[in-house]
Order: sequence, then structure tokens, then C-alpha cells
Amino acid sequence: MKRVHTPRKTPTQARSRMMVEAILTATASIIVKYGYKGTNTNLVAQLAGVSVGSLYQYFPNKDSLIAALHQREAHNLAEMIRNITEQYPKVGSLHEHLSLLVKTLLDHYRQETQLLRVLEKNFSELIDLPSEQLYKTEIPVLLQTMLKSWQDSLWRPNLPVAAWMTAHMIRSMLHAYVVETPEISPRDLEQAIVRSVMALLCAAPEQSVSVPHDLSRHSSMAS
Amino acid sequence: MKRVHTPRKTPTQARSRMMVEAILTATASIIVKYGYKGTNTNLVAQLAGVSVGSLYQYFPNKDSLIAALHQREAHNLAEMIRNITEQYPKVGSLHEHLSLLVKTLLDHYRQETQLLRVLEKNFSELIDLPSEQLYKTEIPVLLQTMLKSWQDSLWRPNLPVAAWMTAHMIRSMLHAYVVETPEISPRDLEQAIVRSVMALLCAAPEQSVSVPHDLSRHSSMAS
Amino acid sequence: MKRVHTPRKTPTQARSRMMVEAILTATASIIVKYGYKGTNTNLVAQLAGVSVGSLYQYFPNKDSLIAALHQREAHNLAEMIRNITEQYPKVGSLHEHLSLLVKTLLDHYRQETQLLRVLEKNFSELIDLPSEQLYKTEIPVLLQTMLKSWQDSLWRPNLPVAAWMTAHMIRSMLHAYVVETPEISPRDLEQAIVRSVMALLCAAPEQSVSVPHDLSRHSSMAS
Amino acid sequence: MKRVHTPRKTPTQARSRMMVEAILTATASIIVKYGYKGTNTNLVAQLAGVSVGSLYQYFPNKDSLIAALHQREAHNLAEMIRNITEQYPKVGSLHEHLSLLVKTLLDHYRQETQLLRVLEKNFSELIDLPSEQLYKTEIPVLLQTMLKSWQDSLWRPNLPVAAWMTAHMIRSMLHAYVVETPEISPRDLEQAIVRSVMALLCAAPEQSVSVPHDLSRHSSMAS
DNA sequence: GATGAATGAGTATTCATTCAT
DNA sequence: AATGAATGAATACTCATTCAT
Repeated sequence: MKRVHTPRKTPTQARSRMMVEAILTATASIIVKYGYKGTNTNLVAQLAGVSVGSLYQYFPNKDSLIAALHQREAHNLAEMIRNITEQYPKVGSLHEHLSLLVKTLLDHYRQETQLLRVLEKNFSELIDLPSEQLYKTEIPVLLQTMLKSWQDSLWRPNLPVAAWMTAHMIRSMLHAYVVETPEISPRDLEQAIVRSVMALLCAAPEQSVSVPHDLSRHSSMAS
Repeated sequence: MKRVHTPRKTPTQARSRMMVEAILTATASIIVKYGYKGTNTNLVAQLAGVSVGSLYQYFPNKDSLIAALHQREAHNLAEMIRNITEQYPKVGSLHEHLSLLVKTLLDHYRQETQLLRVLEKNFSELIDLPSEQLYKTEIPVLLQTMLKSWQDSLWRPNLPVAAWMTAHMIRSMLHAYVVETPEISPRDLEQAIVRSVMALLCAAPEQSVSVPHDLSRHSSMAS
Repeated sequence: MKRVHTPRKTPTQARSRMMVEAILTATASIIVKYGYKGTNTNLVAQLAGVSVGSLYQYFPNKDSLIAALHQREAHNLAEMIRNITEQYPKVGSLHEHLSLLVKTLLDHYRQETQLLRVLEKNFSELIDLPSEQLYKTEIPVLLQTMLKSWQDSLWRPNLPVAAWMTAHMIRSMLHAYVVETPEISPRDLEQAIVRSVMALLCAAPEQSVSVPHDLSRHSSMAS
Repeated sequence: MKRVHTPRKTPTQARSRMMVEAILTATASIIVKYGYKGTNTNLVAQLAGVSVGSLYQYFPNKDSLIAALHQREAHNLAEMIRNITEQYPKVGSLHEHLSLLVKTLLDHYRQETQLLRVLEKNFSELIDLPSEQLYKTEIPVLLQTMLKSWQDSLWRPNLPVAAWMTAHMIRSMLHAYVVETPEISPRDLEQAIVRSVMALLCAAPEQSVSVPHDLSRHSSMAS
């Protein structure tokens, strides 16, 4: 009734957007400071400078706040990856491309460590939200595109599998790194990750780089 | 901890142990079924067939139940890894040893998927509990021992770093696999993980397997 | 009120009237569907096609909506009774006049059963609203007028008492009938009510129709 | 586990009973004073001298408090009526028996006026609770038993219909009386009610006591 | 007058925890 | 040690009402 071509953000829409933004920011800082249990809607609303009622106008319940945070983070991630993917012709090699990816993501993760840490741990009932799909499909698909560009460099071009593994290897290691902050330099981490991914993508299986001992005997150990 | 023989405790101690066991089992099944929010101490006590009071005799608060679940899982893990580590002289190579490790852990994870999935998501206020230390120290230390055995096969013997990375690479990939159940065969997964880890451990850095294009130019991308 | 022709109000007044009408209609259907607790002003406004603000222009608060519904029903009732009362010379007897009254009201009640049912149950804080005065005074007064016409047929002409009793006897029985829907035919109900009222109005007290046993002993039971 | 023959009220049961009693009493006085909207569970618990938690142990929600009040009133009523019914051989006539009934109930109603008034008006979502069944079935059945005893005195022995009508005529008039407190003496009210009921039960239909004018023409009026 | 976004007081309900028995 | 009835602080969420536009 009021969306006549929506020539530009009507004041109302702009206000909504700001409200949502303020609420999410407040949620983030509260959840970082007090954890999931210490986060409550009234507090969030207060910090965001809006009334609880308004909060509930945009978010149906408490968990949806956290879900939205996930969404936001997810979109940021996807955006970053997409950007890097699009650098294709400009970077000289797959190795370089992956390095760029790892480096960029690590920088991002190091900034958002606090929030990431909490988000990671607070899905509980929120599992399988759209944002969760990110690592299942969206990001792997982006990586698939990227890997396809370098298809000639890959040993075995089962792209979906390769992409899924690449995505998780990078993500997992970066997460573990920012969350546990081991005494490893970012540089070393990046190199190690890239090297592992490269091995994953480029090496012939069961014939790894330097096999010191006998490898002809296949592993036949019980589980 | 975990004297494998438990020669015969006094009846009382035995009772305690059973109680704790019952409570943890109940907690696990409830958290798997209803999630963190749906888990409450009274329900747990009821399902465990004990009174709330007794529950509080052994667990100071609700979260300690989940923490204990983590602990338990952690000890199981450590035990498994210790066992494998002790196979050292028997397995023919690092590659084989790692394969055994990955295989064994995957089998374990595939059985406990449900619980793992929930535990993963329910740390929040529990971060930095002893069980969390597992991946920071205990497991890496175990792996360090294992890697030390194969030191000759390693390219660069910075054992702590290598062990930390190995631990996380294996764990992360296995977790992602059981939680997301992508269409990848266990076999392929195992091979991929081992290959990556081998690359991490054995390859000369910055000189990865097959570098198609120019790699001399180091990545100079923005951060 | 209710000038049957409503010769043509100024547009504004007409609009107001329609608005009020729409709001009341919406209120009625919502309260019938969801009960008192399920009725809220925003919902009413929405269903009525007006803004909450406008609703509050005409009704000072939520309960006034229900009060107005009572009012409306009350006026309808009074109007019906007034019409019947005015039939005086045309009906042949008090009995006939009462029959007409009962019949007409029953017809009305049977149409509005749903609403009546809910209104009956939702006075609480609204007790003693003007509409409640209806049965205390307005309707008894109307009946008084009617009974006065047949004064010769009445046994004891304490009109106020007789009128009050007549009013309530008719109303109560009809309400009970439409609300409980017992297996009694409307015809039987009408006859029974009229007969009872006639007994009330025309019989000599303490000497009721057919007294089978000894009645000289007055009831001497405890209170 | 603890009901070993329940030799007498175990302390626990006794305590429960007292708690329930205290809660209901508190509910009654609060609802009388503040109405439905002014009644809240915390207030009730406080006045009853128990914790809200305990209240919720016995009553699943707010409305169940009111429902229980209805229940209680319903049982009281049924008990009273049952007692009177059992007086059968001792009272000399139907007229006397009805008088006793009316008198007793009126006394009861006059004591509980406040509560009755509020209960009457606060069913809303509680309609059709078991207590509501009272007037639909239980009380009519009791009256049916009573009327059966005097069957010889009745004109037409359609007992179910007669009983239903008797029940409602008495209840309605008494309710209206205590709620509206018109200027009618209890004595007059009793007589009027009994007379009307007697007419209902004992008179031949369509041939009421004193028919002044022509009654052969049946009412043929529109509705 | 009309609108409906914003408000925030108000409340039912839960559940971790205690402690008298 | 075990019990589980009792507690009551804590909180998500609603909705009547207002008022700037």
C-alpha cells in the first residue's frame, strides 16, 4: 500500500534498517560479553536504544537474533569469497589464489574472533538455519567455481568433493586458530593450510610426496 | 584416571559411579532429543532414575552435566589415540599410522554423530573447560609423541606446531563429515585427509607438489 | 437513537457511524472466534479495516468495545420488546401477548446464540455498565407497561415485582435454552415459560394449581 | 511408591490439600476484589502464602484456578441438592419440597454473592468445563430423582424436560436476585419461584389458571 | 481526522537449586 | 546419603495505548 515503485528507501524503510542494524550490533556485543544465557531481549533492546516491542517487530524471538547474526556473518563470508573467486585471471596460480583466500579469511576471522567464537558455540536449536547451508552448499559452490578455473592444475577433477574439502579444511583450521590462539605465526599457518590443500587437490592419491618407508602395503588395520 | 581394571570399589563407590553413569547417559539422550534449552536437571534426574538432589550431589550445576559429557567424550578420544600411538613399531609407516588414526576416529565419530553434533554446538559458557584443553594440549601432545616416532619422515621437525595442525586437521574434517554427511565415501575422505596431513608434515614448504605456474612471486594481496 | 430512516447525515457523521459499526462487527466476530483473551484491539482494528488510532477515537479502551456490543444488543432487545408492548390492543389476551413476547425473543436469541454466549461470559470488569441496567430497569419498565395493560388479569398487581420477575424468567430460560441446547422443542419451551409466568402473575399465592398433599404446614426447614 | 494403603492422609497429602485450599481461597478473594484481569498468579500465590512454583505444581495455569473455583462451587451445589433430594419421605408435598430447595439455595447464594457474581461472568475460555456440565446434566438428574418421587403430583411426567426447566428456573431467578438485589423480599421471591415451578410441573398446558380473554386463537404472530 | 510505528509496563510460566525430612 | 517438595528469581513475549507525522 505504500510501496509505489519504492523510488529510494522511504524514511520508514531506512528507519527499519537502522533499527535492525542497531539491534544486531547490540546482540553481538552482549552475546560476546555475557554469552548465550546472559543475553536477553530486554537488555538487547535497551542497548540498541529501542523498545522491546520494536525488537519483536523485527525478530520473532530471542534465537532469531542469533540466527540473524549468523546470517549476517554468512553473507559477509560469501561476499568475501566471491570477491576472491572473481580475481581469477589476475592471480598467477592456484597456489597463489588459495593463499589469497586463506590470508583474507584469516584477517577477517582475527577481527571477529570474539563473535565467531560465540556464534560457533551457540547454534543448539538453530542448526540447519539457512546460514548453515553456507558451508554445505553455497561456499563449496563458490570454491568449485574457483577450482574450475584452475582445473588443469588439479590432479583429479572431482570438483564437488574437492571443493567441499577445501572449504572445510580452510575454515576449520582458521577457526581453530583464532579460537585456540596456539603459538603459531599467521604466516606459518597460512603456508601450512595452503600446502595441505594443494596436496589434497594436486597430488596423486596414495603416492604422496615423500614416502620414506614402504607404502605399497595398504593400510589394513582394524577399526 | 580410568584404571582399566577398576579392581573392585567399595559398594558405595560403585553405586556413585553407576549413578554418575546413569545421569550422563540420561543427559546425553535428552540433549540429543531436545537440545540444550530442552534439557533440564529435573528431567535428567527423572530419566536417570535418581532424585534431583542426588544429581546435585555429583554435578554442581546444569552446565556441568554437559561439561562432563565433553569430558567423557574427551577421555574416550584420548584413550583411542593413545592406543593408536602405542602401535608405533607395529605399523609400517607414518602414512599407515595416520591412516589407522583417521580410520579409527572416523568409525568412532560415525557412531556418536548425534551426540557430537549437539556437544559441538553447546559450549557457550563452557568454553575453556578442561575438556577443551584436550585439543589444545592433551591430544596434540599425544600426536607429538606419535610424530616423534616418525621424525625421520618429517620435513621440518617443529613438532608442537605439526602436532597441533595434524590434530585439528583430522578432527575438523571428520566432524564436518559426520555432521554434514556430504556425498563422499569414507574411503575417499580418509585418503584425502591423510594425504593433506602428509603434505603438511613431509613436504618442503613453498615448493608444493605440482606448481603449474609461476610461484616465485609471492602473494602480495591486500589483507 | 435509531431513527429508522437516518435521513442522511453529513458525510462525516455517516463515516463515523460506519466506522463504529465496522469496529463492532469486527469485535463481535473476533470475540466469538477467539474469546475475550484472544481479542485484541489491533486485531479488531485490522479486521475492521481501520487503524488502531481511529479505533481509539471512538472507544476509550478495549473493554469499551465489549461494553458497546452489550449496549447494541441491549438496544435491540429493548426495541423488540417495545414493539411487542405496543401491540397491546391487538393481541387478545395476556397469555397471547406473553406468547408473542417469548416467541419473538427466542427467535432473536437463536440467531445470535454465538455472540450471546460470549457476551454472557464476559462482563467481569464491565458489570454495572449502562447496558446492565437494562434488565434492572429499562426492560422491567417496558414489561410493567405491558402488564399494566392487562392489569385486570393479574392476581396481585405489584407491578414492579411482577415485571422484574417476568423479565428475568423469560430471559433466563431463553438464554439457558440457546446456550445449552437441551432436547426440548421450541414450542414446548415457549409453552412452559408462558405457563410459568402466567402462574406467577395470575395465580393466588400459596394456593397453587393442584396441591396434592397437605400444604397447610409451611416449610419449616433450616436456612 | 509412598502410598502404602494410605492409612490416613499422609502428611504430604494433607499438606497438598491445605495448599490447594489456601490457593483457592486466595484466588476467590482476589478475583472478588480485583476481577479477572486484576488476578495474577504471583499475587494469588503470595496471598496464599505459597510460592508461585508451588501454585503451578497444582494448577497448570491461571485459568485453571478459576475453573477449580467453579468446580468447588459446583460440588457444593450438587451436595446441597442431593441432601435435599434425600429428604423425600420427610417433606409433606412437592410444593414443600421445592420450597425447601429454593430456600436453601437462596441462603447459599446470598452468602456467596460476591464470588458467584464474578464466577458467573468469568468463563470465557473456560466454557464447557466439567463444572458446566452440572447444570446440563448432574443437577437436572438430581432433580429428576426428586420429581420422580412426586410423580403422582405432576401433570405430565416428561421428567427430563421438567427437571431441566425446574433446575434452570430456580437457578436463574436466584442468580438474578442476588446479583441485581431488586427490592423484593426473599419470602416473596421464594413463593413466586415455587409457584411458577409448580405451574410448570402440575398445570395442564394451554389451560392456565385464570384465562381472562379468549385463548382459543393460538398465537399466530410473526417473529 | 487518520495512521500505525513505537512504546514498555505487565505477567504467566519455567527450572535451577536448596534443604528439611 | 537420598529424596523431591518447595522456592522464587529470572525472562520471553504481549498488547493496550500513545503521538508524531
